Amino acid sequence: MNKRMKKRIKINKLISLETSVDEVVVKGWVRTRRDSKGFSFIEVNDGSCLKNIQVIADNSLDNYDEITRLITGSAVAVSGSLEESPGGGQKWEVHAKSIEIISIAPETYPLQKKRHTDEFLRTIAHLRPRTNKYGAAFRIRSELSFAIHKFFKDRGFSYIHTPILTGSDCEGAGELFQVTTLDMKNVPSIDGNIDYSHDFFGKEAGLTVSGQLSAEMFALALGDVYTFGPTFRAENSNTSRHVAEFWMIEPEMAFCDLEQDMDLAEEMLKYLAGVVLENCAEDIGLFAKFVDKQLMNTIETLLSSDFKRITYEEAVKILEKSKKKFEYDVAYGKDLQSEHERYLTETHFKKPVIVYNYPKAIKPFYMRQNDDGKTVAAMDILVPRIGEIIGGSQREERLDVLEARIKEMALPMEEYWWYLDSRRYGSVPHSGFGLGFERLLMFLTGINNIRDVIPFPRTPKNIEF
RNA sequence: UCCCCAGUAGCUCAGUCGGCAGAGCAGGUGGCUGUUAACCACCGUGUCCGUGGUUCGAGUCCGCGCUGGGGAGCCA
Repeated sequence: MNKRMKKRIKINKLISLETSVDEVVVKGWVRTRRDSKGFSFIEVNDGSCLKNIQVIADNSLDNYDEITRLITGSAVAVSGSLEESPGGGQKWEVHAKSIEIISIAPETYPLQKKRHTDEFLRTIAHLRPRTNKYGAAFRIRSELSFAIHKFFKDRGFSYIHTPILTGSDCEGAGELFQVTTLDMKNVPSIDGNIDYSHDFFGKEAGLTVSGQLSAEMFALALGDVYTFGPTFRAENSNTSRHVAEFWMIEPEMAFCDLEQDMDLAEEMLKYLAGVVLENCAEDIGLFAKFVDKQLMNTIETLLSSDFKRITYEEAVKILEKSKKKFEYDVAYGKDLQSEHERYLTETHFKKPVIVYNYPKAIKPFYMRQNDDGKTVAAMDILVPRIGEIIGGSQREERLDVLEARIKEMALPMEEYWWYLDSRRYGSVPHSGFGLGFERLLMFLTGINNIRDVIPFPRTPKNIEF
């Protein structure tokens, strides 16, 4: 019969206690150890918070020899009393009555107590959550995920699980990863083309690039819905803002126009920023201190200012009048470049900017055409440092206009039969947007590479871990 | 995919004009100390990314490739 494992108290609870405690059990990993005359200071972290607990190991402990061999990365279970610390730097410390060494990390443990570069840590992505910075980032990621669900729940939205496997390329938001069970060494063919009738689904299949079209069907049934799940893009993008697998939040609202869409997006960003400041103060503090000195300022600005809303046409005029030399020229009808977007939000307005009513030629088929005949009810939210963080639109609810648009863009009409059905039966004005979860995390932490806010990033030529 | 930059010890980096491969940190040993990026002394560490070339001689110069980073495009 196994002995019952001792129940531990997590360090975040422990350090917030008001009074000393005779008996506590702390389990975690050694961050560093400092020897003193007759005893040793051990810094233990268990991932529940940024702070370590300082453990005092007296040389009267029967395994003290072994304790002095504990190096960074080793795992321990400490039983002892919680006492006020006479030293500066921490309120509490644990005076160990016994220390069980669960495992000793050899000196090959790659993490040191000094600072490592993000590039190096990316090569040991399986160990990097054990560092202060990444531990903080992933605690914030978790908190933010929860807050997103709460935001929508509080507002009466239903959470929809849209499919990850998709049957056709009609989503049009990017290159699809193909999914197949065909034997790649012996692909069946017909008239020189691959015969997908032998494939698992009997036709070409891929991983979703967006849950939007599915979410629209549910918005037209349940009213206000959202999705929050993984999204896949097989683009050969090599930037600090793109990964092949990322998480996206896509609300979709019935009886909602573009203005209300923008209202919700703005409210949501402010809510999430508030949650992070409130619930992750200590972890955010690390980023404000070591990663981005402007972080608090940026978040405060987001919280306190009304987002500047301008039309695409106004944006182009501002950029033309700016006299700034851009690498790419600004012209009506051309999409805004990263440098243009950043100029608007970072230099001109110095706060989040919503650009809306884009020329229809540069936007997808499903966006609602405006009465001017040349623009669509689209909106992008631009924030400092990141650029585009949200893209959304009012959807085209008029069947004839939508069909004409599909024809105009030479898309396969028959693939959209079910999508068009929603406009055939009880169609109503509706709107939605997509928020890139990782980009939100970058914005709220100051982390400047998207590969560092997702546990195991997938990018071209990189699927390790 | 395009443009630019980089690759030297476990990590971070220096390496002059082409002439014997270096430091700090981490690790080990000893000392000191209610310490806290602890401190002091000593010790070990190399496919200089790979490959081909120029040269008496290449970490250093040239070509090609690989990997990483920054920027651009695609977008979230």
